[in-house]
Amino acid sequence: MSEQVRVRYAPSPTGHLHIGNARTALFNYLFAKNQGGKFIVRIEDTDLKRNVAGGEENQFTFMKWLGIEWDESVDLDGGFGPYRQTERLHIYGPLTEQLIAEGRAYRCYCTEEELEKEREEQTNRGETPRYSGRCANLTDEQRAAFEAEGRVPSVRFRVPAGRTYTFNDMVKGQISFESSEIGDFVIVKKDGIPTYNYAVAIDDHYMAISHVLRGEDHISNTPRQLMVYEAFGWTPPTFGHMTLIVNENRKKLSKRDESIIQFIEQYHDLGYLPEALFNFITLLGWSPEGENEIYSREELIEVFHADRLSRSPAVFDTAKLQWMNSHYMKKAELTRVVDLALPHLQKAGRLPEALSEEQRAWATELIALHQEKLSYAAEIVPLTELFFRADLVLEEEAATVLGEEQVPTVLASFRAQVEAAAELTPEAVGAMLKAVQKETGFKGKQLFMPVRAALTGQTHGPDLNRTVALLGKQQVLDRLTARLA
RNA sequence: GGCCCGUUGGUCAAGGGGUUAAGACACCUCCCUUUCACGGAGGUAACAGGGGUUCGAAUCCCCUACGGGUCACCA
Repeated sequence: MSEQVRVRYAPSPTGHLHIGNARTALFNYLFAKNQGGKFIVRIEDTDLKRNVAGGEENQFTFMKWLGIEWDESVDLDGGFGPYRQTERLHIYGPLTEQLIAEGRAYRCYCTEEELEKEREEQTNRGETPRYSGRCANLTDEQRAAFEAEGRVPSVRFRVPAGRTYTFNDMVKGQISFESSEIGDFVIVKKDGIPTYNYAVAIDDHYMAISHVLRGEDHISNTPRQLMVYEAFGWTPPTFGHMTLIVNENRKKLSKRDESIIQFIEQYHDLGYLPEALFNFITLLGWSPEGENEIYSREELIEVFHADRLSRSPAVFDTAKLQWMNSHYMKKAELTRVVDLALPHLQKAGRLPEALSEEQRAWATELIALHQEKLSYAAEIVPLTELFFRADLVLEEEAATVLGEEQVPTVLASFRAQVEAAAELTPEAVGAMLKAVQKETGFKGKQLFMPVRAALTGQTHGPDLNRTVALLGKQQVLDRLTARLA
């Protein structure tokens, strides 16, 4: 009988849901669901100074939007709460006293300045900065003296000497660290709040976490956590360290990096589809078995196996994301695409906030015409610019086309057709172009390109009949006339 | 710098002793379309380098190079 799989995503509410964190959450979620286990979200808010208002809420909001569902968290008690570390302080305290009593930890009275100085000296000597252990063996008198001075202690973990800490990583294989490389580390800060490496081990233990899947930037934290497990006599979970997502320069995505859109919220705002993002992120550092790359959430849960996690970092490929989102866009219901795209046109001032029945129908047609061209909803604005401005921007290729000798003949004939028409529908435009062909003898590119270029200023674009119909009779006549003048 | 991890086309990646070294994105060509796009069919393009081990190495071992991560009273 194997233990139940329980995994967690443990963000600190210091910012909004980031693409890298989202991936960690996603993989934990997929792993849990694939294994029939539980996915827990725990808030690691022990850095009071860095907690950001709205950070926690943003995490939940956009996890939900992406389609990641949790089984236990601050809003859903599964009997392992509380799920915020600052609400678990009563758990850490007695454990710390126990460690101190056993001599596995000690109070450290060093000030920040003293430690800073120590580090600087070590660095200058070319050594790895590491706590010297100055307070490791204080006498009662020394301690009393510091206390009398009013110094507030932190608590440090006494790292065992001469030990090798080894763990079998789910993705990297066996990894070892020598305890001699690690200085005594702080487990409780001066403010009485535990540090990450300490709290994470305690919480994972009490929350019965079976597997810890996280970014590989945590590899070097693992031996410290192993020491904590050992000190308490607990069995550590299975660790798995996923590769990082890197930018085009192969550097860890930093939050200030402008080259890549980093926050899930931004993708939401640009009109990306959550299922596309979900699908795409999953393929960053993990690969399915077959050749298919398009998977629904349910399918991913089905096929997700942690042994296919990759060992080398993945560059975030925006072009592929756009392709994938566009793939999902094409398949999406038109009403959904309209709901996504329309607000962008309104925000850009192209359409009023309050739409008449007629305007809404026209906008729907406009969006439908561009649906297959849309990588994400916000693109509707630049894509449809030509429908909203009287002055045409003529692209170079279009200008070349308009220089061809048959152009005046074709355009004049087409203008006559349009003038005679009551209203422009795609079908009517099609018929007119046929008539123009009959009358002038020009067909194919020679026929369509001048019309397209004169009306849109471009040589590429969506279906011409529908484009012309959407432009409307007056606009079409104006543009043809301007061209022929 | 110490310690850890990594290195297959431009990018994501499969493959883990014998393969014509998959597939996807991007790019190019062609087909479809009386234009454009969508779609379809092809194409260009890769095992970081050097030593081993082996009949045989992209796959195993060692070294080098390069890249990354981490060295906080941040998480």
